[in-house]
Amino acid sequence: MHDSFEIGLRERKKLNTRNAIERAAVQIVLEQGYEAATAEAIAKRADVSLRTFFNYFPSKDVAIIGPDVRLIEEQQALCILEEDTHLLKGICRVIGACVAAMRPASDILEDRRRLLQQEPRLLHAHMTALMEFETDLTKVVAGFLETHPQCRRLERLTSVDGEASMAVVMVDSAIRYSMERWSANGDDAPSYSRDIERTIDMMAEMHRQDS
Amino acid sequence: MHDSFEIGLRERKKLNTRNAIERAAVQIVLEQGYEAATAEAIAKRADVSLRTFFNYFPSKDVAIIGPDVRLIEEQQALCILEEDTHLLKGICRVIGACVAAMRPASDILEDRRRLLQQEPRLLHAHMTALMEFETDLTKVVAGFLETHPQCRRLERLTSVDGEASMAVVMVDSAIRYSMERWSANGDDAPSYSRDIERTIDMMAEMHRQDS
DNA sequence: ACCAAAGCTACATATAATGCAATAATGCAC
DNA sequence: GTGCATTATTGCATTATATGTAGCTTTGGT
Repeated sequence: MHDSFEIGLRERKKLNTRNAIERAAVQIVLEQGYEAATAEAIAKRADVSLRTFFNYFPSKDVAIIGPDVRLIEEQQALCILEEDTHLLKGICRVIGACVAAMRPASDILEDRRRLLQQEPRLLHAHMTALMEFETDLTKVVAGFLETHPQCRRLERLTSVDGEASMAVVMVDSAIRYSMERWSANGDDAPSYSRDIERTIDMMAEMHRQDS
Repeated sequence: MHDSFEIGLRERKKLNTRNAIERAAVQIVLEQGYEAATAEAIAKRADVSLRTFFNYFPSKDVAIIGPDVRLIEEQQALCILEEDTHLLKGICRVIGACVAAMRPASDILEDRRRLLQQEPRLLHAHMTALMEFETDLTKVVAGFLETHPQCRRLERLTSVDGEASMAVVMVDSAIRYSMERWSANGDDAPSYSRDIERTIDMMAEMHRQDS
């Protein structure tokens, strides 16, 4: 029996292939623009068949920009939510933890950030790719609210699911706004979750001031 | 010279064709599901060539679900914003006015609502189709804030553009949430803008309660 | 070394989307 | 209403995305 840390040759190769494809996709867009990045070109550069390309990614855009972010252990997410009395910011921190837990191919991460500035039309694909993640996140938040009724904010207005869904949508809009600002301003993204929390504060401020 | 109400035969035919295509698209999805709704099938049912189909719509999904909502006269939008001290709700009302100003093909509107319940994957295409509209709306809001500094909420936190963009994103998230609830609950959508305003209130409540 | 499971590839196919050139319908001046 | 300019529609060709299938290769375990 092996350590759970050790993964077999097969898994390692798969990971390599995946990274190679993502790297190829990102590089081609950066070097030659979005138009040049056909599925065939990406597959060729990554040295796989076109069919293998689509075995790894459900669509071309996902390979180019889809963030490979998965929800962390539910237990861990619940801990983060518990230690924060601010539900929305707790969700921000969970997302921050998920981003931090992404597999290490950080060079791709950095390239993707530049990509979003260079080709804003990819913003949309990026958000789309986050939708499955959002669904899972909403479930966890709903579970959290179920067992922590004192953390609910709208008991009398909607169901647990509704409240969880609303909280996630709100954080999501903060993310969208932040990302749009990043690409608009050409800012270096300092801290994903920090920035989003700031946006949340601004949104709260806007609600508060709005009579 | 003609009344501006009268439009020539050519324009009328174009409108008919457009409606026929949308109707065909929606009907096929409702009757046979999304899979069956190929571009070819839609074109055939609408009695146009495949090429004409793509002359009218930039993509299949837009024909199926794309709301044909355009920004109303800027002047009118500004009036609505002025008569409401609540910026976010003002924006909701502008959107309501835009929806109300859509061309009359109301049977398609109603079918589209059922479509979103039956095929939630179209929600995404629907939101996408709203993006251009959002861009225009943001510009109008930015112009409004420029000339009405007393209506700003975040003067010291961000630029006019940033504030306008944030306000629109916030309303947009309320729309998204409302639509998701509609399809989740199978509710009849009572009033587009009323419902969204209620969601805005709930979001404000969540911010407020969130310590 | 062998076998079973999983991955990769080539090939065929369906659909989406666009460019182009020929044709048809419309609007308009007369 | 005749003729001409404009615009819409169409058929055809072409490129790209995406998926199913069947055969071959690699890997993991014994």
